[in-house]
Amino acid sequence: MTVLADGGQAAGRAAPGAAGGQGGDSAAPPTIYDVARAAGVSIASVSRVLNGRRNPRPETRDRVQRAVAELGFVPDSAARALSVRLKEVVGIVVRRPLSAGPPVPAPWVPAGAWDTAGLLGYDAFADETESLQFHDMVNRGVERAAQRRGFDLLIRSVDITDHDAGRRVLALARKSDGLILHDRVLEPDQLDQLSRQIPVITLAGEPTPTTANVGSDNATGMRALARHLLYDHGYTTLGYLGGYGDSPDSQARLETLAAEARAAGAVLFSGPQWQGNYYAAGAAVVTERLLASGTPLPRVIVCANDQSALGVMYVLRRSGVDVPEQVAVTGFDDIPMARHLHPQLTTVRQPIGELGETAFEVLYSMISREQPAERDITLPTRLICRESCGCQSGGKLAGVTDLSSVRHLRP
Amino acid sequence: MTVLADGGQAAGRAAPGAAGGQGGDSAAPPTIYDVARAAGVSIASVSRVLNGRRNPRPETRDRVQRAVAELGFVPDSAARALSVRLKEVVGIVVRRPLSAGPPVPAPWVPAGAWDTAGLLGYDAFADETESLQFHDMVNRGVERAAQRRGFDLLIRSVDITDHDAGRRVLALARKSDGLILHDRVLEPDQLDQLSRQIPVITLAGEPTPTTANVGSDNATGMRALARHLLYDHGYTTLGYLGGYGDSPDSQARLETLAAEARAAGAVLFSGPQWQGNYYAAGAAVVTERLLASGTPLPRVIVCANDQSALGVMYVLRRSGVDVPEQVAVTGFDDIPMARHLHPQLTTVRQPIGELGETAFEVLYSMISREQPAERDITLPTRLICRESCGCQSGGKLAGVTDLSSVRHLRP
DNA sequence: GCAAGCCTGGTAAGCGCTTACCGAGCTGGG
DNA sequence: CCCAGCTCGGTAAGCGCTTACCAGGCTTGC
Repeated sequence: MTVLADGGQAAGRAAPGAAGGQGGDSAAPPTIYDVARAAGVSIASVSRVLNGRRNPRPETRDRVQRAVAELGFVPDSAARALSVRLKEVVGIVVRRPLSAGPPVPAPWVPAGAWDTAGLLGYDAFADETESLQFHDMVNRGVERAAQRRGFDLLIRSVDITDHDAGRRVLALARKSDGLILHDRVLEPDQLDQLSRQIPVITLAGEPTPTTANVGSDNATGMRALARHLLYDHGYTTLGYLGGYGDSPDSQARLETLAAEARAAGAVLFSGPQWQGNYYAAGAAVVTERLLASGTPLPRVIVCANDQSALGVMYVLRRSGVDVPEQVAVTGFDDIPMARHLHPQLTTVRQPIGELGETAFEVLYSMISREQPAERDITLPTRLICRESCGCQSGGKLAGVTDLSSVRHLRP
Repeated sequence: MTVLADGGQAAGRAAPGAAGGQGGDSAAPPTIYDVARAAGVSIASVSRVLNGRRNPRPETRDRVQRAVAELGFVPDSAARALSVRLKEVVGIVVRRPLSAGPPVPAPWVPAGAWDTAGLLGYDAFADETESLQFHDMVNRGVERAAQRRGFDLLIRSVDITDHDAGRRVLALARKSDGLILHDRVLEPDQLDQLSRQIPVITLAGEPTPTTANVGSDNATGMRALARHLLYDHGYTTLGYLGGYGDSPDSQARLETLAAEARAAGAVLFSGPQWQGNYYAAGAAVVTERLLASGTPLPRVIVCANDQSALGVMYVLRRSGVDVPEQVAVTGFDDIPMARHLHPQLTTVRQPIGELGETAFEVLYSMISREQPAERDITLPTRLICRESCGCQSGGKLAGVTDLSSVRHLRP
């Protein structure tokens, strides 16, 4: 191996090109022409060997393979993509706050606004939007599955406030064979338009005639959690600290919780005052405001996800409120950090990585137009009882506990 | 807006192609020919308007822009890349354990081996390699910077044990305009070969004649930490729990620590017994073995990074060892989680996101052959004293504390 | 009022690859 | 022994875009 096509027989075709920049002798990567010349065959033969078409004669094959190894040739993806109409790339769009404003003490946001801008920059959680994310774990799952098919992940973030994400997403789409959209990055009409041009998987919400959705069973998980809190613990006042207001997952979780609370005759607080943004910092700010407002806290705060729970617990602890003795807190997702909190977080586990793997597999089947893919996949969730709900360390109360839900398919 | 080229004048050129698959009427995305036809101009004019070349007449421009908006046209990246020789994609390679084996109780690894296989799958940290990573934060920095230039990130992981990563990395290279390599993914000769064909930035180690390196000031940060432990706290026995054996960062940190320990006349343990893998799970296993072996623990365990510190603290706590009273523990990186541990982690802060942004900027300058880029950039680090070293909560001892290092450039 | 330019827009080549098509050389059956 | 039929490799078209080059219509200066 080694050796680039700069030495001997590399004449003929285009010279090294516009090379010669600073810092070493950068040579243009070898092309299929270089290989063909080195092997003494035509480019068609090289291509055939590389793609295993119509097996060429063993001798030809050998010559080509030797030349390929010699030159370290790998086909240029752009050229190949243009020709076969397949880029072997899937785009992933994550929605996150990009503009981390200056640390905000406790800005007052007009009630009722969806505005989550004030929820950034809580000092103790600076940089948090940068790390330990649910998104990252899902993406890792996608990557694992993609790897098996030779695909790579093209990742792009759009700001949560970016309501014209359409343009940015479309640009990504043109660099990919298919798209996976986290949460809710597009308005329905944009989604519809996009999905007519390229396969699209959403990770929250409902499938549309042209998209598929992969999600987890919010209802079953939340129901188990709610019943545990309502009946096993007997809590009668609860608050739901939400994610983005327009997040389908957050909405679904709230709905189930509300139904259960109603059925049990318990009081549930939610709404603008309880509007978080899926981040610890956002939840921390919300909790501070709640505390400052003087309203009595509910007995348990059910958070839309684990990170929010982290923020809530942080502020409560700092304010001298004992968790779970005075106020219990629960999460959703079961990210790795959940079990390292004090008290350990009671939460609902989603198969995070599997969510990503499944999303890729469905997308792949759409891209390759294989079997008609299932368009609505729901992965099971289950309650993970730890300490923050008020249970004994590590133990589980009898009754509702390990409610695994079923894999639910809808054609 | 809206409307695809399926309605009226979309005849002429290639029909929707092989479309018509299951699930909705997928139409091929519009091409520049569709736009040209709709606007009644040639494709050259469309291209010129799109790329702002030789301003066309305002009226022509308008017609084209209207057609573009109408059709929702965005050029196909593969075709564009092939033509302009720029993909607007940077590849990022992360090295991580991909094959998470079954939970291992305490496998015995032959002393002296670099083998880190046994360091996965510590139950309490299952999935940890999937989340909260330093890598992710760096990547986010890269993404931020890339976004400004219209670039996207193509991400691929290679297994730490993959010693023939060359092939996989090269494939990624062909999909990108430049590469950013985390840690040490390639052998020097592979790196050399690769970097001759495409711009490469490493995030650990030394620059080579054909690559640039962006790193942070391990020496200054570790020196401050070491002196704090040695002189402010007066510890005389220390252990260094390393990252991957071949990791330049881990080695550099060890070197500085060793030099300081020697100068202070303290004892430093390190070596195979202390070989971790940058993950909490790995560090946990190492710590358990250490405990099991009966060797007395040093007064302080200095970890190669924060995640390792997390693993060490977890095991110590479970074994009834008080941190920091009996054994102090420190990290490196200052990931967001560090301040949420109990006790809060004393560590050395690296400007993680900035590392990524800088890496991209340097890479970009190489890609666009601008100004000769600096080839060796070292970002400052500083000691963050919290509790796990033995300091009072939140306080800082007098003396060595906030040693900011300088931005150090080497031509 | 006419020619020298300038500006504009079209035509076509080419980026590096895949593959349909074709022709040459072999094999083997009649 | 001859030709049908097959195998193998080369030639060339084309993927969707950018851009060099060119031609035609205007402007403009004398």
